[in-house]
Amino acid sequence: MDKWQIASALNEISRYTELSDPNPFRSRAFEKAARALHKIDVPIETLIASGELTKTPDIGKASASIIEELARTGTSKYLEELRAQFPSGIFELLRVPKLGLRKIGVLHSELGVSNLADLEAAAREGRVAKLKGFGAKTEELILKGIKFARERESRFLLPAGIELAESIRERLAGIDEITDAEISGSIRRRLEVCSNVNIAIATKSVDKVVKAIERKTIVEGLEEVDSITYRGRIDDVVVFFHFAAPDDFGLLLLLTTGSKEFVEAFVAQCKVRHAVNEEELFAKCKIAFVEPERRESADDLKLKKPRALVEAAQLRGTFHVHTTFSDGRNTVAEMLTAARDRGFEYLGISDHSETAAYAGGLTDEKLKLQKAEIAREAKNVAPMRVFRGTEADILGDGSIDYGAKRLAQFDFVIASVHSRFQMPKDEMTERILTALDDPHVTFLGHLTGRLLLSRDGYTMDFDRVFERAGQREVMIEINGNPNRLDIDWRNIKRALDRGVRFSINPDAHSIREYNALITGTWVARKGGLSAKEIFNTQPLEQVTEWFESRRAKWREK
DNA sequence: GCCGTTTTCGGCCCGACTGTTTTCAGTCG
Repeated sequence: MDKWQIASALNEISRYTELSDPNPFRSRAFEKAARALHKIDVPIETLIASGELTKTPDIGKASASIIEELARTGTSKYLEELRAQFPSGIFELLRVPKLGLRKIGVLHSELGVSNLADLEAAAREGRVAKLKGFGAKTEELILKGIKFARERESRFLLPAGIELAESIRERLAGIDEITDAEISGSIRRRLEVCSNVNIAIATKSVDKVVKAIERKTIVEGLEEVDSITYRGRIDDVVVFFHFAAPDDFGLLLLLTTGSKEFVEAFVAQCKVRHAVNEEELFAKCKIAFVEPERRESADDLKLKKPRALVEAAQLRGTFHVHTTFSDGRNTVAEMLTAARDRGFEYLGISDHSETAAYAGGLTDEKLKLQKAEIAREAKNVAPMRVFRGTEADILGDGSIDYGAKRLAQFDFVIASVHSRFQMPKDEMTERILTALDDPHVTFLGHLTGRLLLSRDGYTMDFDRVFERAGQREVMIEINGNPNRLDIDWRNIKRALDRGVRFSINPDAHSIREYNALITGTWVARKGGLSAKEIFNTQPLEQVTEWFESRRAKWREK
């Protein structure tokens, strides 16, 4: 096992411990040990061999022996015992809002609850309200939460959908009778949350292909919907296969890609049916090609010359990157090297600010260390330029964490809300407007704080916020984290019309999460943005100039 | 479970919110 796998095993132990141990610090200790592993930069075997594992901060005797066992045998007796003690689906209960591990532990030990169905039965029979620490309101909240979790059960985030659809397409590749197969539906439109998988297949023999899909058991329970559509399942996800003759594949792809509104407008406008691909179909219809991402409404159909949408390859750098100094999993050096290897001209590091203590927000002392480390490591990745910023909390009153004097040390500031999410709309609007008025602020981070499929964002008057961001020349981040995708693409045009510029940021907490730049770019494309409206498509020179002109502005004040 | 120039016990990062155990515990970020 490598250090990442060991760390994830320790995290699992931490979760089980939180379920079963009344002492909250024991579970946190395992979590800290896992995080400590992330930070070590010598090979784990070396550390074990030298017996210096326990010299690593936050790794004591107990964790060290578990780590050694995992590294040696790939398993841990203690973890296996814990796994045997609880039903496999216990952590699924976390999908119910307001249910944490502690409460789940009580529900399991007192009522034998091990899944959503058990919990629902117990709540309906009033058994939950009788438990110590629970009451009638909590029981009601749980029933509501179960409904919330169920509604989202068969829905999934875009990256998971793409992965599943690609794997199906790969397995179809071996079927001779298929001349072409493409992912269509909402996944092709890059919608942030999907509820099914659609594959368009060109073939002269539907029967033979269907038999082959059955034989290869690509999906479960394959059944006919109509003569050109079949449906099956992979786990909870419904998979549709759509068939057409190769000569009609263009139309099939268009029809099954959707959206409904776009398709209806298209077929009303164009009667052509035969086309081997979409390009040919659009050409025959004399309609300018509309990128799949832009097919949510009929508007783009009318454009004579659609805008060139931004592409991920046009990004020359990015901002909003965390390191192990706050809650990131990779060190400054690792984050910088990975960015350089992506061919970036510049990178902006932004760890959390002091108030975000839960995320390891940086105190003055840690800021000093971070500054020195960034300066040291930046030399190794030259000529890539490293900017040092912060993701500073927007406090309850709209002021920015650290305050003017300390904010002055940064090249840029991403201002984000991380607390008091349920503020009334008017108050939240004023809070964010106040934040935008602070001249140190360069970017507004994750606009609504939403977590797709698990938490709605906080509310605000978007138009007033966009108006102010435009006036103050504060850029709105397109947070590309697939769980966030925030700002919502549906609001991009409103912001753009008020003079807002955008930056596609990954909110990366690890090297891997630089991939969020791809999902972020899809959001920008769905919002209809081209490269010129995206700050980080600009060359280093212009980016540097912009930061300096901003600094000059607040120095005047 | 981890830690320690208060070193083998007692504290651990914290603030807001909510419901409930009416003085605090669980959850969230």
